[in-house]
Amino acid sequence: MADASDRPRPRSSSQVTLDDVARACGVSPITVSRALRGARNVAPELQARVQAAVDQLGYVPNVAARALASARSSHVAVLIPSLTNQLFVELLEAVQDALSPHGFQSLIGVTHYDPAQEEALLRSYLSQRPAGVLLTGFDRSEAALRMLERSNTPCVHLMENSDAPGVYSVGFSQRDAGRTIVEHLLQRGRRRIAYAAGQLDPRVMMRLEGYRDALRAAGCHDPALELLAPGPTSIALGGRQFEDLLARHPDVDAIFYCNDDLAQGALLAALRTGVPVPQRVAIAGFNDLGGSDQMLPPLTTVRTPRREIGRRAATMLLALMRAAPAPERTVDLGFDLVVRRSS
Amino acid sequence: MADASDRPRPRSSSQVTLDDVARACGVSPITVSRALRGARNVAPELQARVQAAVDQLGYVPNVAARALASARSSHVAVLIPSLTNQLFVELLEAVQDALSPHGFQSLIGVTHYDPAQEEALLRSYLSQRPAGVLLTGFDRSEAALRMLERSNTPCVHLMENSDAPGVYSVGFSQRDAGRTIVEHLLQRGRRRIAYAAGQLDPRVMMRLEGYRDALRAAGCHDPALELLAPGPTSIALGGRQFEDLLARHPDVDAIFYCNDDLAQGALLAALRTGVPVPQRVAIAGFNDLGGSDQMLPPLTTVRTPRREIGRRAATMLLALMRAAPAPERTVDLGFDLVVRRSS
DNA sequence: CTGAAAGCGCTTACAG
DNA sequence: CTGAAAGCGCTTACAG
Repeated sequence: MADASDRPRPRSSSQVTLDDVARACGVSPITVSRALRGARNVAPELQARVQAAVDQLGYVPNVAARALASARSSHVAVLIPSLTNQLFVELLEAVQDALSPHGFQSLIGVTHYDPAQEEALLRSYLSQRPAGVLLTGFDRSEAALRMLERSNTPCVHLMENSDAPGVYSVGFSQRDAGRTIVEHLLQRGRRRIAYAAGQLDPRVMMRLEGYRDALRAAGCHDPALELLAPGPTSIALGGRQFEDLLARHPDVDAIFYCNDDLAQGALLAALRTGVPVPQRVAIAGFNDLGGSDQMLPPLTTVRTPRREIGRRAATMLLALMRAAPAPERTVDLGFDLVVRRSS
Repeated sequence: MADASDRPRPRSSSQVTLDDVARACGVSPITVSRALRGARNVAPELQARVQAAVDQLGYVPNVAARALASARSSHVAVLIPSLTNQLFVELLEAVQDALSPHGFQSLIGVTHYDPAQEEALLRSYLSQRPAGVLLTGFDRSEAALRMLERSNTPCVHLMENSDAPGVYSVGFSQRDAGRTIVEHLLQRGRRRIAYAAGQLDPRVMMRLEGYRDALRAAGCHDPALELLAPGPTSIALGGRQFEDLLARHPDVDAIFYCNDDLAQGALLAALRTGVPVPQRVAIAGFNDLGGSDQMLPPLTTVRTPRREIGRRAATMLLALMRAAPAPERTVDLGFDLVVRRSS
């Protein structure tokens, strides 16, 4: 099987180079280079002549040469845990929409929620000397931290905030969001409130802390109602967790799921097994993903500002990449409680 | 705001280079280069010495320099229409899983189903001289085709097949799949079968052709039952299409949706409005996405082999990239009819 | 198994 | 507004 370094190619590619364009125009390569980069100090007539030659020859600049000569890259490495959670797809889209008008391309890395994989990706992406890095959260290896530090690459963190010095981040308080939705359930008169979770990343665990905060304050925290499943979340898992919870704790009167896919599965399982929602048990989710407003009953959840997070983080990184002082180190974008009929 | 070409950096980066490592080891740079690439002809003792120096200095190879010197790249450009459809996320994961063990990284481009955007992405990615390209389907601009041709970059097409000479592809027959599911509905005794679609890409239109094939053969094709919505699919759209169709054509007895998210929305709308499925109307989807088996009733659909497509296409590209003759030009992976209780 | 020379295709910094 | 020289950090091809 081929490997990235396997195949010998002719020393001199048959590709069209800057020199070919220059020769075609009868000017020096450097002038072509300037014309191509839209330098202000090139005669308009020459500009047009160069463009014509480029089109005619089908010249495509070699970015490796450009990057090497200029010590500048148009890549931004974006490391996210998953593409399976719609949340991160939307985050990513917002990032790319903000970055690409400025000529930056995203190198997307999926860590699968694993610091070791993240470290490997970072090592590999850093070797491309990206102009900047976007990371999800703060849970990473010491080695990754050191590489980042040593590389001196501008970096912004997504989804959570930190008050550590020199750390840039755009996010919201996962813990507050967890507390808020549980307080809503308490206000509705629920007392036996369960937390059902999968994909136990640090943010899911912070939501758990918020859940505990609210229940302890109300004097009805019961650790037996915390259902933490390792592995990925899914609609099917949510259904199983729903049935488990009701079987083992028949008095449960509300379930807060760490992600909407689980909660959607619970709603479908309730329908299937004839458990009335919210009468017998209230259901709440997290993130307000696609379809949650279409469920039966529509799902109460927390809407998280992932598009805005992507946009703002990209803007912040853009400032750092041009070595401008970022206006703020930490942006808290908050969240919205969305009360629908499942609670 | 910063642009990719804005910020001046010191001519000589303060980064650790090959030369630094060589000096630290007391050997020549070329030897370090060989040791790093795992060349067979380096003394084991030296190998270890180099590795130690690399670790100690925190050396990270500069891929731009490597790419320029070797005229070889470890990038593969992967152009897909969307990350919102779970289908393409799974396709992408399979591609990356197959490519990364061989040292290739994916440059992911999202075309938003737009040949103009695809052309722009291709232009930009080709300037990185990728080792290979993976494209979705065959619907692209003349200019894109020319660029690809001229670049001489190995290329494999995903999702559909073509018998054009020199074209590599891995997919299945969208038309046959459409025909198959409609034949199933016919066999169940349905006669007034609608096709409801969104995101009218070429594959959705080929499914439509399959739908027509089956209905014409059965003598019950009615163009009035083709509901083609421009714009993205969603659970909410599926629900609206369901209500529309039943209001305008009360005799409709089955609906084939071009994608499972639409069909899931239909199932939820049926539940909401009290329309019995499949008694009053059968529902079928396409792709067998997450949650379809959890619906009420579970959704009849077509399971498409996207992970296998990604894996096989990557394998084929790997062969082409090492200039090996690919075993086959065209791989048809078929599909599975999945009959559940909605039909 | 190791090295000296040349070059990949650009851009920088300096002139004019 | 345009150009000659040097160099970015690596690898290739050729020796020994």
